[in-house]
Amino acid sequence: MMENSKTTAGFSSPRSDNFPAGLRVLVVDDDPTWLKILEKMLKKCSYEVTTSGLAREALNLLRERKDGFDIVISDVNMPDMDGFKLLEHVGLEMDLPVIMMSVDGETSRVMKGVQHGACDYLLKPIRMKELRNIWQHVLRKRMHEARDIGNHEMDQFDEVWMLNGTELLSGKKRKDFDNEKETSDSRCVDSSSMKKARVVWTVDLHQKFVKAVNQIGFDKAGPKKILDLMGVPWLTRENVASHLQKYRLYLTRLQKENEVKASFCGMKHPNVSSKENSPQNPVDVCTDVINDKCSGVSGDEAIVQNGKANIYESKVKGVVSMPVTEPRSVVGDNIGSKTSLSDPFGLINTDVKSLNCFTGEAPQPQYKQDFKPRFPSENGLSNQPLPGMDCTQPTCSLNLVPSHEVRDRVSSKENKPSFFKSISGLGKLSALEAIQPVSHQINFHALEQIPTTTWSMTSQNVDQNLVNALQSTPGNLGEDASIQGECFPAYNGLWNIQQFDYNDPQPISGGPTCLYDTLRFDYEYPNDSLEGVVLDQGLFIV
DNA sequence: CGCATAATAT
DNA sequence: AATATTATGC
Repeated sequence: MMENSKTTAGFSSPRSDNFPAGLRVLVVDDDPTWLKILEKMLKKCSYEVTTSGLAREALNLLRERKDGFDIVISDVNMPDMDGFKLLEHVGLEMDLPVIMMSVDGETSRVMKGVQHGACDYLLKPIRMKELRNIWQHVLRKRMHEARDIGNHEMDQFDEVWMLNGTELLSGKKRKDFDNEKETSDSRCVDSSSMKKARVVWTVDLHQKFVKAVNQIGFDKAGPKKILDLMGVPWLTRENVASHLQKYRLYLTRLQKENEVKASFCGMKHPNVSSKENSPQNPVDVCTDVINDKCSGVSGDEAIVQNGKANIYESKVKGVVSMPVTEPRSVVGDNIGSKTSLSDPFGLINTDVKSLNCFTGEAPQPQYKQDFKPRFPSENGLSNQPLPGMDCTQPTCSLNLVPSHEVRDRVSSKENKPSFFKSISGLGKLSALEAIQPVSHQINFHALEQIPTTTWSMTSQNVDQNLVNALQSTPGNLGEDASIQGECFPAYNGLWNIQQFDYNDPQPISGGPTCLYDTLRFDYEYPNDSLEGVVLDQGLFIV
């Protein structure tokens, strides 16, 4: 296994850039035709190919060049030595990943192969598709070895692991590889066993992407340049292109929404951006808008204009980002289960991390629910839909006004070291079915470290839970104070609530950095206009 | 490169 | 079954 890590370096070393390229494959098949074909195909994948028509010969090769191959592909039916035998030897002696192939997919046979440790079973005719991904077996295998040794180098593989989410990641399947014996399922039967390796755009990955884009400049950024800048070896230009497409779309939508929203925020020129003539960078626009987020702030100009200027001039810190895929399922259901003082902002916790990318996001259009969130009340849910929430629109946004008492209470509070409190809640609302279980998470961000609460529930008690959470929050403003902020359905039917203390507009400054670099925004509320803002904005509907 | 749309995933 | 995310072909 020591050797193996070296091997890894072997094929990826010069420029780890083109990782799978140079993968050293040994192909064993007694049929010379197939041998040729496979060789050709594999080479097309820019693998380094060695062929052998005899199992014994292959085995010798393997023994001689102990560290000379990364993976073996072998036919099952061979005159001199059964493919399974070969498989066995390899497994015993060098522990390389072996892919079996044959013309028939007879289950028992496939099973046998797999039971004997084959990492895959391909049916002839074999197509490029299937070969292109074989490198994953190599990585996978090494990953496990690395992990077993506690090897931290393994980190470098993490991202690769994210490939092909389902197939590679699902716990069950993964287990199959841990004990390569026990497997038997259909995954391997299907000739194209390793389905397409779909790239999963994790938060990290996306951040790299965004960084690259920004570095290049939004309008100058094309897939190739981005790819280069990102420096992620296994990513292809197409991957980036696709993501870029989505990204642009996203920004565009966002931009549109914000224009609309802006017009509701007392923005003066609802139509400003429609008469665009100057080329506009959606990032800028959105960032502006978002940062101002209907805070009603002076920044009218800042909001809707074409000025890239203002974005850079304003102290705006927000960066628009796009929702990316959650690595895994969401949130557990024990209150406080995700709480961590050492990680109050959920930077570490995967779940939270993935949620974070939503937090910053604006609503998504696909939304078409007739779902009506309920307004929380003392005794639970009221029957009133959340005021201001118009869910018939693709996007909706809601601003709730705190009760007068609360407002007064708050504003009279002298203990100014008033904190900035931002609460963002995310819940998955299967909108058509308000009864479905949803997960809901609330993150509390404050100057003081306030933990994160997570639970899962049905949409029926979402609001009650929210209320509870708020009430039990250190520094909460009281029962009915929970409601200042915005609530809108966000990407993926998630919804999102943001609350802040209007006492202190000045959010986290340098402090324990609240959220996630690229995903977060800082809201700025001019102190004096606050009251007005709160009042004016209350209950606006988008 | 970028769009439209096919293929997959959840 | 419907929707979201990626891959692909032009």
